[in-house]
Amino acid sequence: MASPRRIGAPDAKNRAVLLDAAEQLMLDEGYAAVTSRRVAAKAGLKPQLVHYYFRTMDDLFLAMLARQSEAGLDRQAKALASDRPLRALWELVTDPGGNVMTMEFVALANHRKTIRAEIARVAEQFRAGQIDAITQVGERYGLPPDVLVVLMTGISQVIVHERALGVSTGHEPTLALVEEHLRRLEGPAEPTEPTEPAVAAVAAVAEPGAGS
Amino acid sequence: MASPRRIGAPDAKNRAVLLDAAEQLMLDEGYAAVTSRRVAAKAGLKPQLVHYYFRTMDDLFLAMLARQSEAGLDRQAKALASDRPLRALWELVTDPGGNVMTMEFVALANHRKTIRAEIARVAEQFRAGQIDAITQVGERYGLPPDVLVVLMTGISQVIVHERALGVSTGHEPTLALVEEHLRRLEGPAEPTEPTEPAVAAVAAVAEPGAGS
DNA sequence: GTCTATACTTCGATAGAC
DNA sequence: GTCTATCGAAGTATAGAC
Repeated sequence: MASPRRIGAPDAKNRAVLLDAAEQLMLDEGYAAVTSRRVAAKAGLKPQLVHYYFRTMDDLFLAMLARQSEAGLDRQAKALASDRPLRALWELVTDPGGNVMTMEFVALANHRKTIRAEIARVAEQFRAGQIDAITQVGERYGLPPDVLVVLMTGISQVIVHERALGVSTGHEPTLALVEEHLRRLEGPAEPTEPTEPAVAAVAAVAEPGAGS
Repeated sequence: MASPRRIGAPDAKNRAVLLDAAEQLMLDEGYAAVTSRRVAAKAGLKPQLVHYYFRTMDDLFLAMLARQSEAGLDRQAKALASDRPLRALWELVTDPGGNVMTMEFVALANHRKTIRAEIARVAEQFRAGQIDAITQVGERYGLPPDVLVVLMTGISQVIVHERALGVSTGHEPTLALVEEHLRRLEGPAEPTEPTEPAVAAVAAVAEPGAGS
């Protein structure tokens, strides 16, 4: 597995530049656009540098995943610390920006065995954090927290996903149903501290998706 | 748009052979494996023949989609004609085989603009058929049929999808919840005519996926 | 109507120069 | 420690032979 070839320092400036470029490409054009040549072009560097800092393309993808998931888990932890964790979770999972990246990684996992295990591990981390935060409130709903989380994930995903595709039948009443339940559980949308993305996220589902 | 180049007859034998090969590749290794060279190799033909029968790769994908969706809509119509359409739908959407193909096409749509519109059109057709069949039973559930269909689609998709990835937290109790609701609505799993895949499909969600 | 010879592009990756 | 010259394989597609 180990290669004799040398590899760039983890904190080198160009390494980060390449990661940024790769991330942007993945967001804009999907994982298939993340090739050594295109990443380098976007970064204003030579293609061979990609292989210097990341020996293989899989290594690059893993590095992207690591950076993204770390940031994502942070954001999630902060959001779920709210006194309305259920609504916070809903806003999180209906955010089109964050989901584009996730979708790409999941699609990528279909074709890269190396990535699959790591994606699964990260996904379980996200889920564990969510269940943890919802645990208290879940009782009030009459559903176990893990079920609640799976339901919200499934419902939001199908809507966000189909929306991106151009399918919309049944979305509106379903969103209304979720909103009704959220309201019953945690009251209307206004949080204690004006965490402004509140309405934006839900509304965004009904709008053409934007980047993160 | 129109090319002066000639194209193979729609009913030529090798055209079907290529379609079969492409389908198998997509199922086994994902859409990224569907390249002119690999399809031809699997079919035992020369790569150039792919471009003879399908001018571009997009054309090949569209032909696959047409064949698949026609068969899928047929299967769905037959299944939903059951006297327990809700359970029939659930079995349909939790079938891992059928979903692998769907997932691949959806992922493909992310990267091929040409395909996207067609996928969306097909997806709406499936949904319309489902809503139509559920309409009668939906009333008894207290939820509009379109909401019911979106919910079932979302829940099943997240489970099938995560299962393929290796994520499983919360799946079992969620499946149990759905089963409980189905039972309440339409009674236990046994259908009038022994449509045997009944249990198999739900069980399959908890097992490593098999082909269609 | 069916298939082949061939061109051109882009890909991932390595060895070796600075 | 950083970057470049270069390779071999694979991808899509076309023009033209049978």
